[in-house]
Amino acid sequence: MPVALVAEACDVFHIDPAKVARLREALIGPAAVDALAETFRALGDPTRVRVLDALSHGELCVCDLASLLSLSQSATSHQLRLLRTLRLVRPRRAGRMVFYALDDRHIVTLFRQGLRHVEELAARPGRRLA
Amino acid sequence: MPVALVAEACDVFHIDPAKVARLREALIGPAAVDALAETFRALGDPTRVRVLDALSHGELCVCDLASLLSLSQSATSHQLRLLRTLRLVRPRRAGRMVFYALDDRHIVTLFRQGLRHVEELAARPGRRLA
DNA sequence: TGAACATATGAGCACACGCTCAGATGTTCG
DNA sequence: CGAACATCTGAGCGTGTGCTCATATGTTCA
Repeated sequence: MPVALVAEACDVFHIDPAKVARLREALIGPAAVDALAETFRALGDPTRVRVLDALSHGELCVCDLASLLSLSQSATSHQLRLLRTLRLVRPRRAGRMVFYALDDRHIVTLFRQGLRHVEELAARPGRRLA
Repeated sequence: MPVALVAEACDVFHIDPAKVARLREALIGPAAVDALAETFRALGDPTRVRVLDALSHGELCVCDLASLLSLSQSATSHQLRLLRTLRLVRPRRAGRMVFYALDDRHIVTLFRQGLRHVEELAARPGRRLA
């Protein structure tokens, strides 16, 4: 987590204080900012992207998910815990196994939108896909 | 960056090898996974969320942005460089100043979708917003 | 040209993160 | 109950990240 306590920042509002003041009103509140960043950070890891992508096709037990992604069972479980805490996935017990499914319809939409973005980036000149 | 070289993962496909094999075909490719994670990681930091939120209202010079967000000029510049590298923002020189603007219409959409998600989470029982 | 200003950049530090390893928890079945 | 199995969890390690501080680059203007 950033410190972000720096009081003086720049010397003072030099350029356009009016615009800055006006904007300050329009900005997203701190709680929403943190929640938003928390959610995006959850999507900001290749392993979790793959987990969520896999689950977007339907629920999976931990072990199938682990073997599908060539991940250790432990690593898979750790990631699932994180996603579970953020309410992105939801567990369902069935005997000794636990099946995980996406817990939010928005996630798939977010994914698709993100894909559209990276595809467009790849199509633009000056930068490669990976 | 994760290591992710673990070959054996789980003992072997125990539960549903057929489903796993079928799914393996349907998954997003490695390049797209990385690009997607890279993009989401950029959005996964409160400071960058605030930067992008501010810029979503129109272009801003570095110093106004810094004072608006109570960030040091250096920290602001560092974050802008990261966002610039990912093609999320675009600089425009005007004399000694540099104005930054969003470089991708998808970002705002992504933001709104993300907000919808966290708002719904906040509305659901069992978890607070921040 | 040189001072003043706006921004960019490199080094370094404290902390966050994703993995592995070892072991705990919970469930089924003899 | 106890062995076997599926999953969960805590500790620890290497690496990534966001900040500050100092300094470099680039632009304007006297």
